[in-house]
Order: sequence, then C-alpha cells, then structure tokens
Amino acid sequence: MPDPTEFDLERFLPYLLNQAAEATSKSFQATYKAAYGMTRTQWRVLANLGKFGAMTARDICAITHVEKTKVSRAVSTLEENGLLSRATSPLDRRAEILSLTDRGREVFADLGQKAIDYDRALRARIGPKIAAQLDERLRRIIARAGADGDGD
Amino acid sequence: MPDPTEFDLERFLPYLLNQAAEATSKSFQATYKAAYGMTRTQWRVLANLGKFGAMTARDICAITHVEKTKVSRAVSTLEENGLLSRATSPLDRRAEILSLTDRGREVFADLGQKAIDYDRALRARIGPKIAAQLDERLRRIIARAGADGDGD
DNA sequence: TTGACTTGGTTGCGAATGCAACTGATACTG
DNA sequence: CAGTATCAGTTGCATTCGCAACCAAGTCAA
Repeated sequence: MPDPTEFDLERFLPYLLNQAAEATSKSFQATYKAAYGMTRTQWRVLANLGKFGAMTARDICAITHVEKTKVSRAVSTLEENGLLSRATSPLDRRAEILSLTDRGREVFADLGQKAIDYDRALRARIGPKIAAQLDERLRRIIARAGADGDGD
Repeated sequence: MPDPTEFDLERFLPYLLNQAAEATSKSFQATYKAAYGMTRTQWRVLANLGKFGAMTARDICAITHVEKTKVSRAVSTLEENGLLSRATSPLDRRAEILSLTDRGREVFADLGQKAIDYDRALRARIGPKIAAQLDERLRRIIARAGADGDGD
C-alpha cells in the first residue's frame, strides 16, 4: 500500500489519460500526416464535416471543444488544399457554412477507412469487451470532468 | 445501429482518449500555471524527480515517453527557476544527474498535494469503482498501443 | 592508438498553439 | 431608429513544439 500522502504520477488520472491518448494518437497521426500532410485539428474538422455534413465553424468548436482560432486556421488550410469550401450563410452573414468538396469526401472516405482499421486493431489488442467498457467510462469523464467550473 | 462501413469519430478510441485527457488535464493545468508559471512538461519532470529522486534526462524520457528536446528545455527552465540542479555524472561525463533543490521539493510537495485533491475529486465525480477499473484499462492501452511497430 | 559508430544532450528553425485584440454583422433595449 | 452588447471568425504576437542537424563524450574493433 503506497503512502497516500505522497503524490504518485502513475496514479494520477489526467496523466494516465494523456499517456494513453498520446500512445494511440501518435501512430495514427503518422497516417494522415504522411498521406495528406494533415494536422490533427485538420483531420478532426474533416472527420466532423464528413460525418455530420455541412456546418459552421462555430458548430465544430462546440462539438469538438477545440479553440476557435485553431479551427479557423485548420479550415483555411483545408480550403487552400481544396478539401472544403465555404459559403456565407444566407441567414447570418457572419457565419460561413463549411462543406467538403468531392475531393474532401474522397479523403474522408480513405482516412475514415484507415481509422476504422486502426481502431479495430487497437480494440483487438486490448480486448473487445474491455474496449467497450472503456468507451463508456471515457464518455462519462468527458461529460463530467469539466461539468462545473470549466467552460473550456 | 450505425453503418459499420462509415467512420464515426465518436467511436474512435484515440479521439475519446484525447477528449478525456484534454478535459481532465486542462483544469489542473491552470493550477500549476497560475501558481508557478509551469508548463505541462515542466510539471511532469518535476513530478518524476519528486517521486523517483535524482536521475538523468534520458531516464525521464524513457519513463514519460516525452521527446528529449522537450525534456531538455523543461530542465533548463526549471533550473533557471531554481527548482532543480544538474551535476555531471562521474561515470559518464555526457550525462547530467538532475535533482530537485529544496525549493523544488517544496513546490513538488505543494503541487503534489493539489494533484491528489484534484484526482480525488475527479474520481468521486465519475465514481470510485469505475475510476479504478479505468486505471487498469488505461495502463493496458499504454502498454500495448505502441507495443509493436511504434518506437515512439 | 586510430577511426567509425553510438549516445546524452543542445540548438536552429519552421510550423503549430494560445491568448488577446480586432472586424464586421446581428441582437437586444429603450 | 440609435446605442450598446454579443457573436462568427480572423489576425498579431509571443510561446511551444517537432524534427533534423549538431557537439562532445564514450564504445568498439582492429
């Protein structure tokens, strides 16, 4: 039994989560980076547009909890690379409706498939049942970690 | 039942892990940032030296899986701020043995206590039993995610 | 010993990040 | 309407990151 008054990084939940996130993200990052020179944020924006269809940058921020400047720049780059296009919203001329181009959908399909494969392999390695439980617990954390006192 | 051929970010384990890690790290980050202007890497280096005692930068890299340049810079800053000191190893004059100063130990004690409190509150919120299971699963992922094919 | 190779750690530099300040459009309030 | 507050998104700037190239010390083999 460890001394409960001394801090142990290895038992610190944020640390464990970070380690696990790093470990799993890193190798998949290599995939979209090598294939399309994309950054993590760009990949996320693409994935969200791919899944949910056209939406505004603000919506993406709300869904992903990513800073708006980060999203803004990711959108610019994706547009430059011809993966998405913007259209001013007719309802609100401040907002821009983002949607994937044909090329963007192609890329999404390709990376999406690779992500599915990667995820399957990962779950197989840690055990499917455990992986399923893990999903639930992570969702719970995401929902409750910053529930009060943290707006970001 | 979702279409298994279409990719869904919300079921992508690396994504979930990232979200959870972000959510839990962010608010604690505010603590060490506000109190000592420390960065995450600096905090980790401090925490490892605090827990394991004097060791070399290389060892820290091995334990934490953090890039060596990141560690190198964190060490420099911690030294500038008087939290750790370096001594050339008598066995290998390339290596430097890092150890916390008295001040460093003070800071570690303070932040360590805050981390314990934070962790406790977090676990209470998500449920202690679930938190305990989570630990195990995360360790499993960390151990197996990059087990083969990924050296970093 | 000498010369080729590895290793601990640092540095340079371009890219990514975070935060605050800003622009233009919209919504509230009287 | 006028005046103010709010909101979508961008930009500037200082900090951090990641990778490759680099230095100095150590190892190995002949």
